[in-house]
Amino acid sequence: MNNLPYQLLKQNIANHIEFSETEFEKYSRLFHLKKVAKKDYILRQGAICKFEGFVTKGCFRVLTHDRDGNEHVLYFAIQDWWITDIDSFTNQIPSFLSIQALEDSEVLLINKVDKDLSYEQFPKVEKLFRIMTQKTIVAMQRRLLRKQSQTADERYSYFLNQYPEIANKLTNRQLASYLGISHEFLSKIRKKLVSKKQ
Amino acid sequence: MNNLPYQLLKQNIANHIEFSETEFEKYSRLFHLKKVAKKDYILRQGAICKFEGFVTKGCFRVLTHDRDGNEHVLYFAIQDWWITDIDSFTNQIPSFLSIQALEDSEVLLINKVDKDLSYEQFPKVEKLFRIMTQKTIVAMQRRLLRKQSQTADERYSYFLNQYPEIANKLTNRQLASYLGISHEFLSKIRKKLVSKKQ
DNA sequence: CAAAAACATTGAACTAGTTCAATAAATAAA
DNA sequence: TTTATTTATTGAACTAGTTCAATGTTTTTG
Repeated sequence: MNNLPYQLLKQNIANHIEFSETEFEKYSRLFHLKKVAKKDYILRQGAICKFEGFVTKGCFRVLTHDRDGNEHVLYFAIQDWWITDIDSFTNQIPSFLSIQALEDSEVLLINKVDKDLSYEQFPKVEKLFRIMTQKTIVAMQRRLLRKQSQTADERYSYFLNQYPEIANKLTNRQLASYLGISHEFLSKIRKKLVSKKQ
Repeated sequence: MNNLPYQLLKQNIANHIEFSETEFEKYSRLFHLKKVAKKDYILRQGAICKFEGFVTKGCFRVLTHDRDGNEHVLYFAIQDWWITDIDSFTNQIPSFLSIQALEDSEVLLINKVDKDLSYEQFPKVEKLFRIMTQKTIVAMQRRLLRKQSQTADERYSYFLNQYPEIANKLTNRQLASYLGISHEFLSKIRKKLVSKKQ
């Protein structure tokens, strides 16, 4: 397990807790690498989410379809991000979210049985995910408040600054869907910003 | 510790994990009841958050001020809700959020030292807060997607249905600030909905 | 209880963002 | 390499939501 994907996972965990070599060795054996082709869905809304995933390559979008059939992107996940439908995975109920690869990608997956096992066998993993979910809440709180208080072009500029590596993998339509605006309007924002800079 | 506030805390915890009588007895001793007068702030943006709180009576709003000085409500908390600035409390850094009582209220508080102690002494508490933060994420993801996909009057109706006990404690201005719209527009939405129903 | 302060309502003028349709450009597929 | 498909851009007409100002109502405070 000394290859790149597992090294990335090890590094990601090390950002939150201290894990001995042996502990990580055992823990990481619960994850299996999966290659996902561009455009493939690894989760479809309504299905039961069978995995929690750690992205090691490529890019995914996590989205939902509303009653009118419109897509809304919740977030994008590149290397070093986690993907799952928490509610569906934890409670094994139909998912609210879909997850699709935007390019050829790779992800380390853990299934429900092994996930539950990991909490029993490694008390530190409980802390790890408590800390990670806390950080996620903080990020989402701020994003929600930005949605309340900022205009579309402020949110667009913020995204470009904050996530340049993600931004350059996306089409305008995908980004517009994340920002919560129409792709036509995003096009107009881009035009305005370009003309301002020159 | 057999009085109402602690009973509420016990019940709240029981919704997530199983705690023996003795364990709860010891754990709950880390919390202290505080009465908060209407309009008082128990946390001000920029200060370091000294507590995590469990509301046992009354109502709080958790909000932030943007650069223009406008207030934006992140959420309201009545009996059975938790309040803190997670980032500020966990990392003891200046807070992004303010927390204010909207009426005379009561809250059970735990400080940082005791909170850290609780994770060491009670492994189950780690699980408790991992589960609670996961549920919070699910709720916030859905709220964010509603903000992307629904109009103001859909979000208003949703809130009234979902949180009637909270709604009837709020002024229009407070609710408008949570919905992310002007209070004048909320007033117009209410007018429209009333006329539709009759 | 009176005065002050905060709140709700309404209309008019405005602006941010949508929708639709047309055209050009880029990507993917055969 | 040609064709089909998706994507980006732009303009025009529209709509959801804002801002400002005026008026009346409720709540708070001295």
